[in-house]
Amino acid sequence: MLTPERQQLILKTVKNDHTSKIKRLVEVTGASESTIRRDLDQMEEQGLLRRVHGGASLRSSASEEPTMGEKVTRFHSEKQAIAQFAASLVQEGDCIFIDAGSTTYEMIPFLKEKNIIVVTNGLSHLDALNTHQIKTYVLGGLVKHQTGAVVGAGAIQNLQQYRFDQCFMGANGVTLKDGYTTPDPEEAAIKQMTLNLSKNRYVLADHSKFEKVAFMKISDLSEAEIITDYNDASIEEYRKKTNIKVVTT
Amino acid sequence: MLTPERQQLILKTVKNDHTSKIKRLVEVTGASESTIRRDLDQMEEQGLLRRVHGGASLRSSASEEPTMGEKVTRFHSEKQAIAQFAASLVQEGDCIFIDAGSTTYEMIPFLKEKNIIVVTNGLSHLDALNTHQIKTYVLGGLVKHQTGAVVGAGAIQNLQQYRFDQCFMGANGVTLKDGYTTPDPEEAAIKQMTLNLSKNRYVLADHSKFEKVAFMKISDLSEAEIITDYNDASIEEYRKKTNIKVVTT
DNA sequence: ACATTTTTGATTGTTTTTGATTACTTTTGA
DNA sequence: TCAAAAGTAATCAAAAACAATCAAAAATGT
Repeated sequence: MLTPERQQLILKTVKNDHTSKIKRLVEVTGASESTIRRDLDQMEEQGLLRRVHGGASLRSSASEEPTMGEKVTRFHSEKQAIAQFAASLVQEGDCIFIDAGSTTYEMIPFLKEKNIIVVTNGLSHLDALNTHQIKTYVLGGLVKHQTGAVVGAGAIQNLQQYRFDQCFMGANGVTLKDGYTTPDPEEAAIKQMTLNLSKNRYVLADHSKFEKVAFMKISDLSEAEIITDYNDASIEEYRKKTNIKVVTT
Repeated sequence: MLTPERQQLILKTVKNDHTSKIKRLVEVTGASESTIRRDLDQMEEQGLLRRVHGGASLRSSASEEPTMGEKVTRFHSEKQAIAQFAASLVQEGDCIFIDAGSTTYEMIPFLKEKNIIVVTNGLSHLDALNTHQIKTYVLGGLVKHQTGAVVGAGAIQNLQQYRFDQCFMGANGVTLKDGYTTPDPEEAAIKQMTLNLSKNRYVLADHSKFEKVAFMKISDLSEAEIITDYNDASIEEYRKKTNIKVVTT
């Protein structure tokens, strides 16, 4: 059984059980305890579930998860540098899409006083867009409370009313082989549709996203240009597939 | 049984019993007394319940809304009473619309743990809907930063995809002659459309809204029922036009 | 086809959780 | 007020779960 397939199954089981023991997940998947543990650790990292002693549970119930606050502080200055460059690409009068996510969030202060229209599915962006007086449209649809993103079939339908000069996307994984990936199928669908609707397409990805793969493929590398602080030698391989801007902090 | 599952069960039992003895919790969970004690200590630490000699009880009303992000609104307790009654009208499984506004905002805590779907155009409602774990759809469209409402042609179009069992609206003015009124034409349009799409229609209006007229007419009185704390003698005139529930604080 | 990397499952010793037991504190009511 | 009863806190050993490690197996690239 392939890793993503197994992890899907784990997620499904945990969602169904509300909380599952490792033993049970071993039974269901046929993998060893070690493998399940590794999967659960990965999946917790991605925020898909909550690890508890003896198994895993959904991230929803009792305790608080600072999903956003946590990510904002990780590699904050790198993200800011990436965001600043991204914002510099926005022209007066542009209509742009800003994806939900912590890196794209950082763009907002740099967009101040530009005469632009922003469309976003990131609810946590709205406050910042407000304080910086930016004309904003919010995507309609199901609110995914964990990440503060708008998703779902309605959102995709709503999205199709727009056309963008530029779009700025996040991604949890970037590899040569699998292109851009993200953990959530619903969010992946939004990102795909957005790419289709945009003239210029940028993925903002800090170094921690490279050589990582998440569940859902968004698109091939060639579908968007990359803005990153990843400065490994291997970046040259990526350059063969698409334009890359490496910013320094 | 895993820790979070057990603690969930404890919480449920305590909520049900209002106060539960340790003995009972031991029976219910099948864990030992020591374990229950440790759980209760933890859960008290988290503010989920109150430890008492011999068991545990619910934290009195304090636990309902300890969040700090709350704006101080005028006539807060009146609005809360109105909102509480309004929330009591919501049935399990309903799909409801909650209008942007301070009175409708107060409904959210009272909807906790109902299995419902909420659609809203009030961006400031989203945080509260999140903390109370309510399945939420947000309307798409132009963000009116002043009021935190979603408006515009796109929003109206988006709105038409939905049908509601109930809708709960705000209004800035309520009079016999001009019906329900509000200052903003864009918001008025949203309200009108929402009324068209809902089976049961309620306007939440505290006493300060009566005998006032705002710029845009939303609809005649008869188009919705009123929930208010306005207890003037003249209320009888209003009753001739529509159903009115007067709550007392 | 071969070398290299990645993934996997078993094994190790360590940590966490648990329930029993102990002695101690609060409540109750005669 | 005092003593019995009920409840609690502290401790400890067993059990369960864990992280770390390593070698075999699988996948990958040359």
